[in-house]
Amino acid sequence: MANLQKGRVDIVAVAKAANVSPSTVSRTFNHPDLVNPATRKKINRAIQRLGYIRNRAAQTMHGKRSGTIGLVVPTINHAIFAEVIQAFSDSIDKVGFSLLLASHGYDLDREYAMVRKLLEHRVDGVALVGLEHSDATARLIEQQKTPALAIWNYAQDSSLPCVGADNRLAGRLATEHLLALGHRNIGLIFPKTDGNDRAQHRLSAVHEALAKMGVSVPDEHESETPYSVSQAKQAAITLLTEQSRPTALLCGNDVIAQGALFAAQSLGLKIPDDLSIIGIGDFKGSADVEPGLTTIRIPAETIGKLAGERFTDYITSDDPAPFRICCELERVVRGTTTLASIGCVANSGV
Amino acid sequence: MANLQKGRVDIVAVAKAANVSPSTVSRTFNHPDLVNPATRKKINRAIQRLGYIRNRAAQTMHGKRSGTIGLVVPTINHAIFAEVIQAFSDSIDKVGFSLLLASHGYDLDREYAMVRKLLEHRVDGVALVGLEHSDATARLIEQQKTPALAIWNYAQDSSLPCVGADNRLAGRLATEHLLALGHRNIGLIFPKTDGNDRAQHRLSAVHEALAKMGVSVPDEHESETPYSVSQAKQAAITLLTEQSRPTALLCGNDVIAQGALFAAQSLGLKIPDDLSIIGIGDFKGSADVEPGLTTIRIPAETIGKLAGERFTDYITSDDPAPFRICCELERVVRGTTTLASIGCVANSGV
DNA sequence: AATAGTATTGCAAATGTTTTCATAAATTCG
DNA sequence: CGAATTTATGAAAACATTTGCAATACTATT
Repeated sequence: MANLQKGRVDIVAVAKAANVSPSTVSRTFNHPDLVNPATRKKINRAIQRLGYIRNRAAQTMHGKRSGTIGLVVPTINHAIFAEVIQAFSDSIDKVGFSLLLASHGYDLDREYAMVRKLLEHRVDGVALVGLEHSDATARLIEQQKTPALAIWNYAQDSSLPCVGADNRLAGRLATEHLLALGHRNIGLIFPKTDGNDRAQHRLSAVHEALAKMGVSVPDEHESETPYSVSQAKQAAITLLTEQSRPTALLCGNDVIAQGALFAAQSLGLKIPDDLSIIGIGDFKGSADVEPGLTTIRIPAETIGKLAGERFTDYITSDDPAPFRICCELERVVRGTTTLASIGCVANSGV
Repeated sequence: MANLQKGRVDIVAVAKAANVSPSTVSRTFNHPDLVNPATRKKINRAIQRLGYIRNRAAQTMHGKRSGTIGLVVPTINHAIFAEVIQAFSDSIDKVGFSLLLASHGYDLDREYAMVRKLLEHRVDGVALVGLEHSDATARLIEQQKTPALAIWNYAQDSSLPCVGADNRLAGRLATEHLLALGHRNIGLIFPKTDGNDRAQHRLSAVHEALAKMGVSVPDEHESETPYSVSQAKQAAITLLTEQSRPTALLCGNDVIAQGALFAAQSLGLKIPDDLSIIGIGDFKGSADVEPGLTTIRIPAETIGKLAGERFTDYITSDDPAPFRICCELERVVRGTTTLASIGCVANSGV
């Protein structure tokens, strides 16, 4: 039955089998309305019979779109980006695009290499995480005139179109929540900020908000940790066993906050009575730990979905209009934060 | 300085700028040893100056490899696959391949569609998760003679080359651990098994191991839940508030086990004294929850890395030899399991 | 110095599509 | 019924590369 071709079966093989010209076969795919329904049927039968699969590479070469979109993320491995990647992938898939995915491990030079690689594949567009990129990357994108998009971050004056959230605001909201609860002795655990404008913006906003209230953070209450639950846990243990323990911990993201939570639990601290913890992100799982993690929610799924929709629109549009979309943050209060109690304050300094 | 071309800059533009023929430029990329070092230098300068970027689509069309590998996973979103994807991506990147990623949400028909889509892009190979796929998918791969690989699962008689672990063994090991600790009243929480041979194999092995010891699981101690911490938590709460509570919970994967852990904690149960919990997978984070999750470790990173290496070898080899690699499982005993105590047994049935 | 290699380069064909233009057939209209 | 459209198809050029073959220039050998 199945007519197994040893040699490649291409559009002309189909044409021959259906007794038409290659042009007609091509048209059946690209402008079906221009070909007689009867002929179309004949052709479709031939396609079926031969097991023909269109060759996007050949299309691409002809100047048509490649049907691929490149996405370059710092890391795939961790909760944060997995969710955006999924949403972005689903979103572009709906309109027929495929996802070329690359990661650079927070190294902007590798990011450049990855973008270049994607450009070799003639992606129809390339999406990057964040707004901070090397000059070389910016130049590359500019020069090739490839549509580009920044996701995850929002800035009203971004050079690229963007879909994301305001990380400064996130930092401020988290700080204000702790401040409003009466905390004045606050510890900070953040990831490294170079090449990571998300963390950078959050942290600087935290400092500003703190300063505005006249609160300062002693050095030993400020800790830097890589992006992993276990390493954050270690860092938190160190910080929490300092001379004077803070009454609250503000963490650069939810992964770190989870690490801090586990650290506190392993030290026998009661959360939130002995220590309040707030994260940023609201990743999958943050709602489910015990107690539930208070956090500033960044709507990863919405960002990914919206980014996919708007970007494919942009790419396929005749006269594309640049856009900037700011996704709403939301303060999600769960069980890890509470009022800075007298007892708690008394507890510090021991 | 930068010679911004408005029109596309292609290999002939470079050739012109370097005063050589296009063939020579092409050779500079593909067989550098065949071209005079001096000429090569001239050409490289021209490439730099014009900002030329190779067009893989055109290469592909010529019959060369496309330099892309397709990976189709059930979901990107969750901890399990994120880790393999990362390792696989890094691994193939090292030898110059790019990753086309697609997900199907545990729907084998969508899997077929995704594979087809990747084939249109003329991927040099396609990697699938698991060994169970629709006939259509198998036929497609067979017919197109595209190298294919199954990752995550291992079976000595798999039809595709595979790199993965033995899920039956994983199920058995988990069961035996609980049994060895004296547990006889065991609850099971697993994901749905259709279109998911990992879960299927694990669950059937669990039942076999249990039966061998004459242990049976009453219906109300067997629960099915989607793949999410929060839903697993719900399911676990339901199961744990049954008439007779089991002394141990065996979970189909670590995400479910985490949900179960949080459920138990929210019910005020002491882990592991009141209830032992074991998972399968050892995902990122499993080591860090409090107490640490006992689990059967599936080495996701090793699988991804190895799969990438072997598959690219296979693809680039002149006479590829099929292979099957079984990655070792490891029992990781942490804090969520302990001996079935008298007290614990007495506690049940209440 | 003549011959036989060897190293370097160019020419042209080939790859699988899409699309413009032209042609032929069928339909509509007055 | 003939002219004017409309519909359906085919021929051929174009897209950006790679590579087999041929040509040329250079080097080594006797």
